[in-house]
Amino acid sequence: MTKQDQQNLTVAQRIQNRFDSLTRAERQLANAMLDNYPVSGLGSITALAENSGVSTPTVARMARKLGFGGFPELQKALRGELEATISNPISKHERWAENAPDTHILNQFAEKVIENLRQTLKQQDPDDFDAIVKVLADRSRVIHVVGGRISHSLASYFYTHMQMMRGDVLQVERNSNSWPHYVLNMKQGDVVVIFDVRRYEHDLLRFAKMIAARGVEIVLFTDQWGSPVAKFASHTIYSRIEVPSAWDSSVVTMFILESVIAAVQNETWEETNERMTELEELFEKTKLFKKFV
Amino acid sequence: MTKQDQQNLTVAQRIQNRFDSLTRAERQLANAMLDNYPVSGLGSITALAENSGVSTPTVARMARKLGFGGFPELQKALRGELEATISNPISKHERWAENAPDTHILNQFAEKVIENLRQTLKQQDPDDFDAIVKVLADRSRVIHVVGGRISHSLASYFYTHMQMMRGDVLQVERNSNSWPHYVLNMKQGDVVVIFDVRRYEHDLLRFAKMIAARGVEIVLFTDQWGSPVAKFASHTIYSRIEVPSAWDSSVVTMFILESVIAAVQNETWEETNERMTELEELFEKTKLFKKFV
DNA sequence: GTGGTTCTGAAACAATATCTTCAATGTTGG
DNA sequence: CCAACATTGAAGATATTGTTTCAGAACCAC
Repeated sequence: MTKQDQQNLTVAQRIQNRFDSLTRAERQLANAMLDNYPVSGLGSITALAENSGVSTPTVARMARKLGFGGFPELQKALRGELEATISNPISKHERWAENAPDTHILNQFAEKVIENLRQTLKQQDPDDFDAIVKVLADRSRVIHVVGGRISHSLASYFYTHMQMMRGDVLQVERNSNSWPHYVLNMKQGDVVVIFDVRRYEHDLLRFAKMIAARGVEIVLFTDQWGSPVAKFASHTIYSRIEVPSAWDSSVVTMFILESVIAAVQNETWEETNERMTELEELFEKTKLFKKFV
Repeated sequence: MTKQDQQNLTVAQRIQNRFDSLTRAERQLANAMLDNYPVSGLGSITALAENSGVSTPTVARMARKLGFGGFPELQKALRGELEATISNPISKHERWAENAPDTHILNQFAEKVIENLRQTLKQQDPDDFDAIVKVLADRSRVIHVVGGRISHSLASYFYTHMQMMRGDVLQVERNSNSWPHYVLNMKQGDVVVIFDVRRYEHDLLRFAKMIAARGVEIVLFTDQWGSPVAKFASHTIYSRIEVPSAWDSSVVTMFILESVIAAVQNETWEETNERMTELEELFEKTKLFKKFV
């Protein structure tokens, strides 16, 4: 891209183009600016810096880096953009990826996923949600997590997070041959979280039947058509999963999952907080992770 | 109209209400402001005065007359209005889970996730997206998938789907001790898909550096702050991941992931279709799955 | 580790923006 | 026409914003 071209870009575009070459503080600032664009950039440099959690020199430097003479010049550009936007009533049609045509898969996908989320939440009974959270937050119960062929990633995600919040969380192996062993360890009052979306797996059904007989509580995450496991489940969450693709989408299920995790975290904050602090220290010690943000 | 009511009006409304009581110079200023509202009022008082053909004291006086403490306060009000106008009506003031109160975590979470999706897509360059799809659809390249502590679930999800579409897809083990062995098998032109969100993992960075030297193409999925791996990546996708929780959200990353998968599927439909049919037959034979829908 | 490099924000400084004062000008009512 | 009052903007005073400098912190390559 030539210098000349650069002149005609919006501030947002310039930020995106150069995002890779921005430093840590600058990225923080860039994100804050894009977050509430363009209004966040219309106040004083001091206000912007404060809201972004960086110093004013950082703001001034980035303005230069983006090709402006200084912050006021950047602001002027923002106002110019705004003027153009506002006086142009065509900016009606909502497009998610603004630079891509409506037919681009990103936009089609976004459209459908949002609709899925909307439908799922409409159908979801919040009391049932809260009940699930309560069960999962109950430290007197052991939690077992199990998933199917596709959904094992979700199960594993859920397991990873639950484990950070509380003890007594176990992941059941994927290989169904070994399931009987796991069943042996489940006792009345335990919770088994099952993930099963279509093509529902026969083994999971048998497994559910087996453990239901032992008096465990089954929490089921399934799709809008409902896994047959629902028959044995105390609580079932149905997510919409259809998208323009040969496969189903796990985005909404992931959403519900994270909501549950966040809610459980709220319920059990003292213990969770403690565990996390401890965990941090352990990771720190093993130097597995590098502090970055 | 009481003083209290006056507080909630827009600047434009205040001007209109009091227009009669404005003096000649003030009316001139008022008209100029309404003319190009609200952009004209967002610059400096000097600029506004000049453009309106009045003096700066006139502007300052009118700001007071309209009930503001001074010109900066009026400006602040303008920015506030703008923010309310501009922010996407879809994500604002809509309750997602209709039966639950706004403050229910489901609604709060939905609000933030939608916003994250919107921001992510806005920042995403569709051409870059298409380029990634093209690379992943290229059957002459071997694909390796690797994830971090939290993101390995995503990596695994991605791997599972890619594997259904094409051969030569390999998942790199989580244990970083064994990575050198994997590196040995990577050759120029191969693609390595890396998942790394904050707390960025040091091992991954070293790994990326190592393989970049071998001439592989790195496709990176990271968060809005950007993993340091981006330095070595040919393509980077930045997702917004902040939610009201102690942990970050993977929903948007999952969304992008699925979009990529869907797009690759489009690109390679003949082969994918064939593989899937064959796969179905295999599963049928092992009776692992029960046909339901 | 270590030495060089880059990044960052506190503080000093410079440049503007905003407000206040006040004299000139206009306006009104007699 | 004139006095009393209202309006206006030039100019200076003040407050705030924006920029530069610089030393310490963080990072990186060895």
